[in-house]
Amino acid sequence: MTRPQRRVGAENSATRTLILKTTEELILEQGYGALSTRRVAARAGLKPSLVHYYFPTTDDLLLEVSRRGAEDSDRMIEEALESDDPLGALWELLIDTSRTAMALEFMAMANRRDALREHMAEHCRQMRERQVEIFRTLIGDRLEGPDGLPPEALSVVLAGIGRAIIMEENLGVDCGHEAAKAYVEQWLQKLAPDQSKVKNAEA
Amino acid sequence: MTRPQRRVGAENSATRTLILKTTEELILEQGYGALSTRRVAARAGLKPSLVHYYFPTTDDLLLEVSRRGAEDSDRMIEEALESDDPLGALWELLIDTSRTAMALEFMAMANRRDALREHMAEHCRQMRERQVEIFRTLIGDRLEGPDGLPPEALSVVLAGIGRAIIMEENLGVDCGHEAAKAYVEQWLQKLAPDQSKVKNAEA
Amino acid sequence: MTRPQRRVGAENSATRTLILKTTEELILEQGYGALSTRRVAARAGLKPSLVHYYFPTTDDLLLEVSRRGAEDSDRMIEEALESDDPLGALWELLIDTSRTAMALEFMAMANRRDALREHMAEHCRQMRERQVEIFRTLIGDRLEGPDGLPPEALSVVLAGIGRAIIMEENLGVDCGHEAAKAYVEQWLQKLAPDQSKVKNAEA
Amino acid sequence: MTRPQRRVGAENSATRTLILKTTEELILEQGYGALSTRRVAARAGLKPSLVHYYFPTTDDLLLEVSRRGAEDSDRMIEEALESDDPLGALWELLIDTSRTAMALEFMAMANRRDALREHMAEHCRQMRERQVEIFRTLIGDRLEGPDGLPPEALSVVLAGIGRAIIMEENLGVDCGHEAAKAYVEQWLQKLAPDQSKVKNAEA
DNA sequence: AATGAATGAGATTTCATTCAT
DNA sequence: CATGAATGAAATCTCATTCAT
Repeated sequence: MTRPQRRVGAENSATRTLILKTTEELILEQGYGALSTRRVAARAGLKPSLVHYYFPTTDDLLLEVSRRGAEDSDRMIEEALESDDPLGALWELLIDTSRTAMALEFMAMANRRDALREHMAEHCRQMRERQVEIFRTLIGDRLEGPDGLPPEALSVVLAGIGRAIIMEENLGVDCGHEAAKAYVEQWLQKLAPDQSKVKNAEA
Repeated sequence: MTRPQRRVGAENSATRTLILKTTEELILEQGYGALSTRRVAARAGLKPSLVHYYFPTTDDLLLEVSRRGAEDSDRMIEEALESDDPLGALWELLIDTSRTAMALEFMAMANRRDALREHMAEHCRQMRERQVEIFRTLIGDRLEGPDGLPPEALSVVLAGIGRAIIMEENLGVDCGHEAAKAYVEQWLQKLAPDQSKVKNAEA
Repeated sequence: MTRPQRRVGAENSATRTLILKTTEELILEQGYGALSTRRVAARAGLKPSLVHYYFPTTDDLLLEVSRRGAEDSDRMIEEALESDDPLGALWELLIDTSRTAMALEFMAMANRRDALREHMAEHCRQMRERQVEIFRTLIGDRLEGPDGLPPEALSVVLAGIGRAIIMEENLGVDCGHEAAKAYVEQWLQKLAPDQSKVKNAEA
Repeated sequence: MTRPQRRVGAENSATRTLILKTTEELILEQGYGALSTRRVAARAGLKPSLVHYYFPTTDDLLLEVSRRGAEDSDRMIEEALESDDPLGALWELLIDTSRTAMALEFMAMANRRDALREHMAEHCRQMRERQVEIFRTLIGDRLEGPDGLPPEALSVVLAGIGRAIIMEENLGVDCGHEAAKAYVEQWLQKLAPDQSKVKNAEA
């Protein structure tokens, strides 16, 4: 909930928003290795100094992009819960190309950027907790049992499969992806049969 | 199988090997964002020009590191097959911290480096094919069936879970990891009961 | 006596005074190389533009700090004359760490700032003149003679010794400082025996 | 005695020497505030990157200039001892405009540069020690006594007066300088009458 | 009286790469 | 084999200053 202290410029400044948007695009299209304040400026049609006016350091910029991404992510999860097929909607989020690709880039960046790593770790923990709650509610005790998959492990498994697919897509590899997705989807339906029946009935 | 055309210096030169080793260390310890030929040189106690003598461009260097990594990986997979518990040994490879972390760094690099991406994609496809063979041999038709997990999907799933765990470890997050690992291991034992019985008998 | 033409803002504005005080602190603590209007603003908790509102250019700011320092210095000299031991009190001023350190920083700055140099030179000359008057009054003809030290030379000598001690203190060197101070003090007492007797009698 | 570890380029490279010489000139002519690697390059007719090739950081450059200055200074002191009037020759060194001005600039720089400060402090201490030896030899016990000026204090006093004169010259002030110099010179002759007689006889 | 926005200049440093020896 | 020299490009960041409000 803490707002960035080093923020310069109004929260809603068009320029500020443009810089954040451009940064996201650049990272998504060319990878984080292509990111530089100069390039952000060039692409946004701004002077490099203006980028530094709004975000004194590159860390400030990335942290803010990360924060916004985290907020978006949180919001989308809650929206998914409103749908007829919450589990399916959550899974959709996990294999959403652009968002997951962005998350992967940030993982790589976190290696060298302490502030970023800390923020991402914190958000990762919060998200896992929230997902555990969600899985408990939606799936209940069907997960538990001697051979069961505890909800936090389910969260790890789904995130992992989603990310693998996105990463390999980036490479241009797709072998096994459709089959893996199909398996997961079928599995999720078995885990929460009631909701899926509702959805099917409507369709 | 194509050998690098631009390679200079004897294949087995100690200096050449030192450069490759140092590059790996640097990437592993500080992430690919910290990689530069200058830093490699400094860390190895060499002059920057010498690095370029062996590897004219950074791409040449990275490609060679990637090649060696791929060869190591292939070899380790074949070694795993020799063990009492091939499936378990394969899984161990997939959650081996340093190797998987390295693979993730290379995934990020591949974004901007065409030659690297091509090589990695090719190796990724080959590895999947080989794993499919392996799974067919070890698990056979227990995977197939109406709700079954085809071997190429199993490959995707296992790789994904392994990578997710390593990535989160990098962030300092470990919630759900043990449970996910335990689940996978138990699952693998169920898929290939015979080999695991052999192993259990020995233990 | 000339007032600054470019001054903006009320002479006694609290903000204005804060800026001047902060500038002094910054120079004293970190040396003039660390001075910038941005840093002054940051340290004072003000916006950079506000500093420029009061002092359009950095020269304006420094000139005003210099002026105030000169006024302080003049006042302190006159106060010293009121004491029982005027010569001793003057000497105390010359080895006062913070004031002399500041003067040294301004000497360095004057190199590149014409307006500042002119102001400092003028004040330096005035101060010398005043000290000559003072020494004539306090010491009289005891200074003159074939081997004598004319009062303007005494002023140079005392200032020099004081500054040397302060400069070396800044470096962390103190060898010879106490002995030099002791010698000067003893010397001053010999030059003006009457006033020192008065002081001793009181003690 | 320790040689710089980070030195790049041959000790006697013409380019290296040119950079050092240009740096000295720039500092002397415009003060340390005017120093930047860019400006050094421009004035020397070199590309900025070449300056950084020889001196990776500005600190490296300044440290080397400081080291050379210290060596020069040491050498000149020993040369002064060879003259007919060693004390006079030492005093000449202390009021040598360009060398003392440079020393003053470095004092100001030392404020913000730890490595530089440490080096200068060390050299300052060594120089004081050496001067103490010299004064003991040349002046002997004429300095001691109840009201005496110990040799280390003499060193402080002479250095201080010399510096004050140089600093004020920089400002364009000269009042009292000739008188102060004359007084010091006369005083030194009294302290070491024998050597000065020799000199006078020769003249 | 104060401030947000903007900018051009410049500083320091890093980098991959080339080339002559 | 190896290296010293050199370079152009880029990155990050700081700065003083201006201007409109």
